[in-house]
Amino acid sequence: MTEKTKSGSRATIKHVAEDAGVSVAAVSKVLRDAYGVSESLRGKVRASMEKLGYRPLAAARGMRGQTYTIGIVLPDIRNPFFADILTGVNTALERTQYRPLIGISHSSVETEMAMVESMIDRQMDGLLMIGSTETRGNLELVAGRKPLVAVGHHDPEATQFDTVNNHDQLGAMLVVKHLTAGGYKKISMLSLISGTSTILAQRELGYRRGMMEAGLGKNIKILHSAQTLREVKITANKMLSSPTPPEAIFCWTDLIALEVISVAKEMGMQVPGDLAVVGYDNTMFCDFAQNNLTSVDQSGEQLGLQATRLLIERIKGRNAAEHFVVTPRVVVRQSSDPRNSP
Amino acid sequence: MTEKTKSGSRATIKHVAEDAGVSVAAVSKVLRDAYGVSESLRGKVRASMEKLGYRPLAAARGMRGQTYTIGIVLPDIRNPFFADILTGVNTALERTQYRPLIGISHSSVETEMAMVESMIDRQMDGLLMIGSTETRGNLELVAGRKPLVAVGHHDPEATQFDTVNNHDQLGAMLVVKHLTAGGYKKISMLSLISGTSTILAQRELGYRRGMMEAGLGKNIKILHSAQTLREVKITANKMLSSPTPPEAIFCWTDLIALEVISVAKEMGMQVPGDLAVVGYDNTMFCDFAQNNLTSVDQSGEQLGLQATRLLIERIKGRNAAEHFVVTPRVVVRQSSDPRNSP
DNA sequence: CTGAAAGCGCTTACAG
DNA sequence: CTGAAAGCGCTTACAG
Repeated sequence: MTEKTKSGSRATIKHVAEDAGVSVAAVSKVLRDAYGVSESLRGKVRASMEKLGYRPLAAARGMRGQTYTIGIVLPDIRNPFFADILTGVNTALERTQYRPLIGISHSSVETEMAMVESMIDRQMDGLLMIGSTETRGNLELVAGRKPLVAVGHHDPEATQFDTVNNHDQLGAMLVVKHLTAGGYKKISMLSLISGTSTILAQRELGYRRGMMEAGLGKNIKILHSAQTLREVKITANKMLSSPTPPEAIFCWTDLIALEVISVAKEMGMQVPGDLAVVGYDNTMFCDFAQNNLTSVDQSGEQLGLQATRLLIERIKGRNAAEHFVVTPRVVVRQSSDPRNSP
Repeated sequence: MTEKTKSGSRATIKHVAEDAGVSVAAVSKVLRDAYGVSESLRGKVRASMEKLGYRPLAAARGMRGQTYTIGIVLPDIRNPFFADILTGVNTALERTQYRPLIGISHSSVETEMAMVESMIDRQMDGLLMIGSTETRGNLELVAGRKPLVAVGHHDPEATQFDTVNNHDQLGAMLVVKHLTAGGYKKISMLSLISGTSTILAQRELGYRRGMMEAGLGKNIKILHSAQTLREVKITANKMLSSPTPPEAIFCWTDLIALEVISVAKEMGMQVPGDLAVVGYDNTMFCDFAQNNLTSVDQSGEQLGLQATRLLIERIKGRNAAEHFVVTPRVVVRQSSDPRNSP
């Protein structure tokens, strides 16, 4: 608004340098809080920056150094669980120069790796991949180019990137334990079609182990459905109208559990009277009285917070891999009320 | 992987030029599909790009030209309606070089304008602001610096930016018409605390007009609540436990309507037996049997698609403002079933 | 149609 | 502690 009119619009580091009567190198140092600048110089520069309304151009910074941008790859914006993770990310980013930018990978435009490429093209300083279904090989390829933290992806042996998870196997076991304690025996699991999700693999394993340990090995039954509303409906319908329907269904995520409740109601069934339903993630919808959904809390906010901290550490140079795991707990609500068990 | 090993990692335009035996200027032209390059040169360059696995660095392109990135400012990731809009955005972006990057503005890190600044720093070619509550003055400030399209923000007189909306006033009137046709008379509205949302202003106006036209002016009652689950609960509770409770509540968005249903159920009320509830946006949750929520469909996908088209036109040079409006329609479900009306 | 050169706004060694 | 100069990977007039 003032002397930056020279170039027409935006104040640059050069304008600041002129205004403060110092070199551009000096301004750059103040900008990065680099060492080796006197207090008086720093003061002059800061004053000029303020006066000119100067803001560094991330793209230009990125040409030599950092852009102070972290890319978050989300598989699906509809699953409310991701909002919890993002809350944690934002908390971790407060008071830092870093800003998060989100890309949705399961959209029609981009696959997960295409989204990653696109983010690397845009000079992200680091990447947070959420619920990735990529192979270790692909993730290592990514990690070789940018600091990477995977949230919701199990690979405790990975050396090139960090992982942040809840203990999914345990979570699933706790669900089975909760249900059997309530008298349920015919417990099925509704999972997702995916050959590569380590999250699902762990939850399925936990379910199997839980059933075995309860002496219900013969009742193990896992159905797989695609992500879409339509597919889930069809699968749930198939389960519930089979000659030997389950007494309880454990769903891999809350959103699916809500759909199962819906299908059950449409079929005239009572939840939990005729069918118990349990979800995973303990998202805000579980609390609504019309759902009242028992679920597994994995502290999405904690996961997001830790992952972001780890990512910034990596950006700043850490190389040794870290693998963070939180302990999940079952939050019991009416949808699996034992008083109504068969 | 091949000869780009020179610089250590990423192939640049220079490597491509060397490999193809042409100038960097020529490569740049091929990249931008600019005119004035022979077919043979184009062929050679494309072959080299492929061979070297070349990808242009968006940040570097942005220093002189475009970054082919559009920034989407979302106020809230929890509202499922935004997913519908994003679906439309993705459809519009297919087969283009542009990629969408999303920022959440109502997070703790950024306000809406701060998010916009941050996106401008990161050289977005254009901005899509969704459900903005900024003043026209602020939006014009933004539009003066980057092409801007506002979705879910009414300002039909704006000349500096485009708007894309459904006819919110009409939508609200249709809701009142639907409810009164079902015999409901004591119809309240649950809105959001916001002095600046034009969307809310229009919906509230439509509600008022609808009530007046139905001769129910004396029953007009609008309550305002903050966005949080907690606040909505408190407000809904207040409404329902008043000495003269409403027979029907029209909520400004589905998410709030779901919370109202929850509160009603917790109070032992039947929906729609004791209370009719209507939402807005017709998101996927309306269809679930446990909600069965009547809502207003404003074709989020269409809005996203149109907005993105308009934005790309603006990026390519259009200056005259366009204001796109779709007609909403009420999708009737059980939550406002007239058979149960009082 | 093709290319050499300047420049976008920063950071990074390197001198002083 | 401070600054001059080179350079990051592109695009943009401008010559040829």
